[in-house]
Amino acid sequence: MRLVREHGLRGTTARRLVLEMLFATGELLTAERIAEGLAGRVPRSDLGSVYRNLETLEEVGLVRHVHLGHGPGLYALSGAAREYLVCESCNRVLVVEPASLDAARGEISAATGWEARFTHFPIVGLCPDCLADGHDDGEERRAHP
Amino acid sequence: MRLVREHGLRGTTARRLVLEMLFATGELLTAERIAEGLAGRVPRSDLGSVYRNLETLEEVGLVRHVHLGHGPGLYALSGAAREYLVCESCNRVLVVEPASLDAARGEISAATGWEARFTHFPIVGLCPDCLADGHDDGEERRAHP
DNA sequence: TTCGATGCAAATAGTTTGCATTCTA
DNA sequence: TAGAATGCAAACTATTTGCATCGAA
Repeated sequence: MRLVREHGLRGTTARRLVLEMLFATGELLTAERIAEGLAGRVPRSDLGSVYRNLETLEEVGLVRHVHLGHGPGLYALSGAAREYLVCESCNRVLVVEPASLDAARGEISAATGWEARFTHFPIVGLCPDCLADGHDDGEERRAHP
Repeated sequence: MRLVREHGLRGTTARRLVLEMLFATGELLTAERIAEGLAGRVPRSDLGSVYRNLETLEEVGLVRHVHLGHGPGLYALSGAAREYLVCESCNRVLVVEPASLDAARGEISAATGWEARFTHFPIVGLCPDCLADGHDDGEERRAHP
């Protein structure tokens, strides 16, 4: 809460509980799950307010979110940076330290001049299991005859 | 239309016009823009039917789509495979040949065992201009002190 | 003439917003 | 007690779906 106030924000119950849930769970929660967790503890849980709080907390740098494929955004405390890979076939998620993708980042930069970040949008592709099983999602490989 | 019929689909006016628009434009149209383009040419344009047609045409491999960040999906004829990069700061899009990212793909594979594909979801990061301008979107770099 | 395709409208998921009320600093 | 935050409902964007009708094979 100090942290929150230091950023000029008010330390409200709802706000505190959002942060507590993120802290307790450790990683990647949907706004909806957070709102559910708030039910009963605050006067009433409100998904709209949860979104507002997540946005505000993200603006001041306490929270971040990722989009893993379709579906709702996933929120976490913005502690250590992480990068993500999602399997197009089985939707498995791999969480890695940014440093482990630095070589790849270097190659992307060498090829295009762009600096890739897989913190907000992941690398999408096939995990080792689906690769081995030939678990193509039946849509992507066709273009590469 | 032969192509369409060869896949067991009926060659309807709406279907033909969807393909014609994609062909005429060459790249990346939203379903909505396609529906607009159909207005007046078919009895009436219907966004729902456009989505149904795009889905059907994608199933048989004539069409593909990409998600570039937020916003609507973007459709194209599934000609030559392409991969995409999107700038988080200015939303610029870079379209590249898959081969040019093979070295990066190799590094990702070496680091994680996953095979990355940037055909359906792009690489998200910063373009050279925004990198140079320090045009951070004010949200991503903070986590990496 | 049959079954796939269409148009229309309503439903859905995820997220945002307007507004009156409540609560923190 | 001023202004930020909340709860509620309604709006919004992107997409899907149900259903009666239409049209291609």
